Amino acid sequence: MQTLTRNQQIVFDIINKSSEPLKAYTILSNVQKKGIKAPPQVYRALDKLIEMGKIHKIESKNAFVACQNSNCKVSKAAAFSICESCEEVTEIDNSKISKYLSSFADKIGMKYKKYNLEFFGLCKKCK
Amino acid sequence: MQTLTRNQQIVFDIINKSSEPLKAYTILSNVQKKGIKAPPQVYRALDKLIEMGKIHKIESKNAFVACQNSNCKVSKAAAFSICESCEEVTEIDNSKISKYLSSFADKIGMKYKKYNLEFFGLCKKCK
DNA sequence: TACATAATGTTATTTTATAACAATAAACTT
DNA sequence: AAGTTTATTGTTATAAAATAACATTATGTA
Repeated sequence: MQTLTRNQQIVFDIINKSSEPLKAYTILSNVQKKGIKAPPQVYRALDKLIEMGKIHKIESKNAFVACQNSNCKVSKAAAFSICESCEEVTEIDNSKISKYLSSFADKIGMKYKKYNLEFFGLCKKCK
Repeated sequence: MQTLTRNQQIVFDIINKSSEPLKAYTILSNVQKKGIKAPPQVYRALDKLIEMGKIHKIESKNAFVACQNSNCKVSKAAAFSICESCEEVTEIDNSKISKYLSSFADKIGMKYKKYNLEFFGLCKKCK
């Protein structure tokens, strides 16, 4: 278990506390009181946290969430459901999807590394 | 089968001819000789083409590819394998994945609309 | 034709992300 | 502990991606 540097910890904490995906510049404005002043400081922390599997990027939203799934520490693979009405983003337990996709990778002759799945629709509440 | 407007056709043609995903500003610089001068013209065409299912956006690359899969006209769902070495992007036949994911949606109580899957690794040639 | 709707053209701006380089801090080596 | 290397941080400036806002032109249709 890797320990986080000062900036990484600050950025991780704010993402981890949030109930929704946060954008890089939202993070920036929330950590300026803690001494992080410029975008590169945030983006560098984000990059490292992604590498470690502590957070994921929701590509379709340019936003970041804490990993909800201990598997991701290893697999760096993530799947999200995104509600088009209330914008709720939930990380899906990816063990089955992972299994399915790695067998799929075998079949097409690809060496599997990771994947990102974003799944749009209406959540239980909104539908 | 919807017919394309002038700008939509110009933008679609250049994406369709390309062997790799194209970025919006690359498209722009390639269509300036055809009279498309500003980003909004390109982005508007891209938006419509995506709506129609004629192209897809590769979110992790901010780039656009023509749909290789006639299903997408309907489903607006797409899956791509992306080689981290040669950068080759291939659209995966998504009928099985689609089926799998819509049953998954049922299980978690979500109304399925579409998904985007990006699948990273090393392709046949590079591995 | 007259009206409504969709598509286009244009300028400016916002949002997202990185390049480049200087300064510190942490880890490693002898 | 002193010196060396490596990683992290701080800072300024800029690049890259996307959209807002509004004027204009084209297209469909009653």
